[in-house]
Amino acid sequence: MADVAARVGVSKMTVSRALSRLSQSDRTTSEALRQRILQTCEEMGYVVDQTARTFSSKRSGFIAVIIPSLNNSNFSDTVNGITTAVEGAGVQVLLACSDYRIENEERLVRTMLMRRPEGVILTGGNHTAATRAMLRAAGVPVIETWDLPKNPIGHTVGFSNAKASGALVKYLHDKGYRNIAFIGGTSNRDTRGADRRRGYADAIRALELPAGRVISFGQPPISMAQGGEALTLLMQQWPDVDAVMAVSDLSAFGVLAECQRRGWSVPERIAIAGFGDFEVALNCHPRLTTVAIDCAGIGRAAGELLLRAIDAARNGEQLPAETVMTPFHIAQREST
Amino acid sequence: MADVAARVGVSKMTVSRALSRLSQSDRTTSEALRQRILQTCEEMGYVVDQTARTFSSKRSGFIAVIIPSLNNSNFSDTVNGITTAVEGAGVQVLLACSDYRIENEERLVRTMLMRRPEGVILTGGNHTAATRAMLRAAGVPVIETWDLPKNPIGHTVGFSNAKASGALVKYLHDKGYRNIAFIGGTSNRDTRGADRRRGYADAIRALELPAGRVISFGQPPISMAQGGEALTLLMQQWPDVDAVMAVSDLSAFGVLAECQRRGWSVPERIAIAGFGDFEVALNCHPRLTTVAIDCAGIGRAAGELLLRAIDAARNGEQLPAETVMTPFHIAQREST
DNA sequence: ATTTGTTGTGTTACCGGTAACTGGTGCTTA
DNA sequence: TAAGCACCAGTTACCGGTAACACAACAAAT
Repeated sequence: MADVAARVGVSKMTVSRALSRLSQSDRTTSEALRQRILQTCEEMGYVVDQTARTFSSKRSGFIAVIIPSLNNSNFSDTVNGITTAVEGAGVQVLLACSDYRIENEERLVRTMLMRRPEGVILTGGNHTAATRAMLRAAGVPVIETWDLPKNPIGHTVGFSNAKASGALVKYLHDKGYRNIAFIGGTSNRDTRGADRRRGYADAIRALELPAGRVISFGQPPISMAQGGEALTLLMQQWPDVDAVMAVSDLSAFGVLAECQRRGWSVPERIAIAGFGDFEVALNCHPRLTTVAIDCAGIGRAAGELLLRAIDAARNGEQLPAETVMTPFHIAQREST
Repeated sequence: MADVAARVGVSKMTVSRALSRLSQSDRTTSEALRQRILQTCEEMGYVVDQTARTFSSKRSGFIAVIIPSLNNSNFSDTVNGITTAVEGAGVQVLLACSDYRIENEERLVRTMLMRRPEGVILTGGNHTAATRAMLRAAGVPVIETWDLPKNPIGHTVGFSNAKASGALVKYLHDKGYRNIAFIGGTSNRDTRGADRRRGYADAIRALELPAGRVISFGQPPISMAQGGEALTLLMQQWPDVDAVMAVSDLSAFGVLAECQRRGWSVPERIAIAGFGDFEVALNCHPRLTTVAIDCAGIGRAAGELLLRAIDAARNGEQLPAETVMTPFHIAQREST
């Protein structure tokens, strides 16, 4: 930068101002001079060193985003939403993935915080005590997504997985199904899955339908194969089941494929519903009824909220904790 | 750090050494003192500032990884492989996604380089001239994956998409299919897709099979829905087709679903093969024959190679360009 | 006994930007 | 005419670590 300054015949500071003129109300250089500086930078192949800039200005220009799994279109849609929302503001997204383990999340948050992110977006409301402590100590704006945690760390952008699941039960009930089963993971590692199971159980009880028809299998991420296996277990235990809802479209698709192997027609022999509105649910045959989530909308809302929080933080203020509820709806298709 | 040093009664430098004792042959502190320093850091809630460390030491401790799409299990498997390979070495992965556009890739490389990554991993061998120039100017080790570019920037970890595609044609030919069609994207934005189409065409010519049965549709990423539409177009133009291979499992699955809608049995009425061995190919009914790629293996090989290159770079050396060929095989299933 | 080497620690000088302040210009306003 | 203000550019002092070197203490080699 000093070289550029010398070549243009101004001070380093002037070059710095010409290059960093973002949305600041700071004094800026004259436009003519600025163009001359930009051109000289181009000629000399100079690009600012973001590290030095971060070091000096205390603004890292990035936010940390932690999702449970890369290979899940719901979460990647959310990440795309976040990216869309923040890229105009010159903020970069630094993505990491916890594999559905809060201990991994803790490790990731620790390494992220060493790089001084301006904000953090987490998935869900289930975190280790250490994670919470670190985030609080760092004083960084935090948003939890995809859930409505009871004790939010900071802001929240999400929906009630339990309510969405309950809505699906009511839909199936309205359709005339009475023996409705639920397929999901065993663990409480995936708290969203657990919430969906809880919402299912509550709705079954409220509607006074036969209860207890729940098959639990392995650890998240729940796979297609597990869905198929779960159907087998389910029919052994409760042969009267006339509708299955799964914790996600992937396992619902596994159920569908198993039905096809058995030569069962869907929804006549058994109805199937999923959760998440994945691509496969819309393109298999018959198409799967599912709970459609506005994944990208969650991301955009989180991104925009975080930008406001960051802006407040830069001005030494703190945005009061906000909660953004995102919509969901039942996508009715041929499988029910 | 100065506070910690004062509390322990040593100099800042000693604390720095105690905390950064990586694999250096640098002088280290005595073990007893080191423990005392670590404990004091813990007590005081001190964590090193990675930005300052980067700024001073010229080692950012991260690598940039650019993939075309987040929402693609092949690429996320590769990312997981990279992460597995490098996390032991204290190197973080900074992930970004180009949406299959080399102009986006250029922008991403530019912002990444501002943060001084120690290495860069790209997908494919198709890049803008500016991207190549920047990477060369930065003097950072580069690995291109998922392809075998003609003019590699640095190292390469991948396989021949054309050969893999050709192997699939031969497999279908051995199975007795003669009118083999190919479904893929139009654009050359996805060079791997184009390579697969080329491999198909070459193999068809070599086997003297009826040529030209190619349906091209929209831009990548190719979707399931497009596969279904492509089948309709295909049957209009070439009703004699007895086998379809698709540029990816997702579009192959779209073809399968369309067959199910038409009540066509697979593979009797028409055989279907995909590419990539996605989860859906193994779990649909009938299961899809596909080209299985060692996605995670690509990632691990790239990560390990990059670590060696980074190590060399830190010692002022430069690793001669290497090419790692990764395996693939035809996963034979019921759809063919 | 002197030289040489090894080990652990301290000193100094940066790394490359930006915040905060200073100061000079030209224009407006009392 | 002088004060007040907006505008633009320069000066200075850091930000929080680490590289490079210096140096003291002690052990091993000559």
